[in-house]
Amino acid sequence: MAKDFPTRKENYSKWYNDLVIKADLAENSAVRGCMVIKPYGYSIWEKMQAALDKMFKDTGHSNAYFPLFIPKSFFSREAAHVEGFAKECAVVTHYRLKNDESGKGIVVDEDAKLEEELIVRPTSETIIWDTYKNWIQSYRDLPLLVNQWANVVRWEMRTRLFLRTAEFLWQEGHTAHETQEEAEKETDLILNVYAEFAEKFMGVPVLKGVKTASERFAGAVETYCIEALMQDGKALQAGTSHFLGQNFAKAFDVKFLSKENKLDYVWATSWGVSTRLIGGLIMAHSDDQGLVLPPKLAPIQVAIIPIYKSMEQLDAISVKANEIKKALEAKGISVKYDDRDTQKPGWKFAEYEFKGVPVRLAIGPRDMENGTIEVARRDTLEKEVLQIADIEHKVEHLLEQIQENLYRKALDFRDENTYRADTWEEFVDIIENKGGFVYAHWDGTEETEMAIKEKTKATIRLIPLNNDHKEEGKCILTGKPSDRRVVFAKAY
RNA sequence: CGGGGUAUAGCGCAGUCCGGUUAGCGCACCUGCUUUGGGAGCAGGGGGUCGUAGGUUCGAAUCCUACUACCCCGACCA
Repeated sequence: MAKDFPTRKENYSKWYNDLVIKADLAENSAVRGCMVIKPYGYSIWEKMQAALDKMFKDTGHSNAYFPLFIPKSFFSREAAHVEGFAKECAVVTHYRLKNDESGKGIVVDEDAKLEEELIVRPTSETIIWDTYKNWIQSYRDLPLLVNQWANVVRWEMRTRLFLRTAEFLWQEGHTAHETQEEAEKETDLILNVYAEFAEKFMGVPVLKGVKTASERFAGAVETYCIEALMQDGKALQAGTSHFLGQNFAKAFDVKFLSKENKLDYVWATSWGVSTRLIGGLIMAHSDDQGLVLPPKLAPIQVAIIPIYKSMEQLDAISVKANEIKKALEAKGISVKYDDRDTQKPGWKFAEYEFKGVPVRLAIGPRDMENGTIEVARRDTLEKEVLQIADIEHKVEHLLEQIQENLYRKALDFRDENTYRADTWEEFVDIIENKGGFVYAHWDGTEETEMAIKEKTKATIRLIPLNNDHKEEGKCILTGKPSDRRVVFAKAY
């Protein structure tokens, strides 16, 4: 079927990369570490944006936009924050070009050196908190619940389409609150929004938890996250929600006067998900035939392909196909009727398979005679010939089934690849030979965490939030006492 | 920034060791005919300053020098 296409087992990494390119989602650009997101890939992002944006607005948030450039001095105000991001910042030092005197083209005009360098935002906490200082005076200005859709730049050493690129698109929420309790509630609310989005829209089950100190966001008091499991047994951090305490309020001097006429620093949160989710979506569901998209995020939910010999046949089929298209669209289903005469049916079948279109309908002369239509579902690759009557209801139902089935399959996969390890030997065996999530005891120290990482490449993905894993035990490496299991995995 | 590798058509590569016709192959692209229920077949065609700069030579994709870019393995990371 698919030619020259490595399977997941042969080379997961190559499979992923080829898939992104063959499905026409994105490609590497001329700029090092940056990618071009192609129209089809971008429309998946738009679908994600629409769903998330609605969830943010339904929970009281508003959108705004802040500058791409951040004065260098803003960065040094919060100590942990600088340290966390300093090594990967793109810096603007000049504002003008000129013709080279020796005629070798355009060069930077050294006379146009900026007084203060500008950092291309790797995240916007600093510029936003500098702005919030002016927005917040009284408890009446709180809570301030703002989200921004933007691009950010982090100059990573090694990049990978969607999963890690020098520039990426994301949303970042930045909120300010009167009390610690309220800010913590916000952090929790957003974590649940992310988890719900991952499970209901992406069809990807996630674990919720809190990061260890070493994996915490630079400048945060606590970082909460959702983690998903990919088909190669590696974990992917899919979203983070940070409780920032009063760190940024203090660094940027953001105070408010309370009802009691008391001056106090505000409490903050920040949270984000990025185009990395597209990478996660691909790796969670796709197979050796190409992309598999959950109906709720598929730019095209149904593709209709005519099969014909003569133009007269095509005309007759088109009448029927357009009727079906209209009926489906009336139900809010996005349909592509592909009547291009430049490609043949087999070619189109393969193309929509690559692109992960959930349902494909094929209609030819045989169907026209029998009043039937061929329905193929992408997730199972099953085909059946159905009576054309009432096809819109059948397809609508099928889309729901596919959405459900993808989540079910991903959940089963995660369950099959989740282990408990009680000894070091067991732990190493699972990490090295099986992959997946491993629940194990940890003595709570950073030294042990680092030692385990060094020996096995596995990191603590999260400390579970619920109490299911609270139990007395002994650290798998040091044997010291531990009161709960944490989740280990190799990660992207 | 350390260690290894690569650079030839839009993409993937051969040719380089041992210099010598007009630089070649597969995919993709264009034209024509036959095809069309799972990526069609045949025939013809278009497309290259061989990464950049310099050197050796009668002659350089091929040898030498420098530079640049990219890829893989580490460190870093949503």
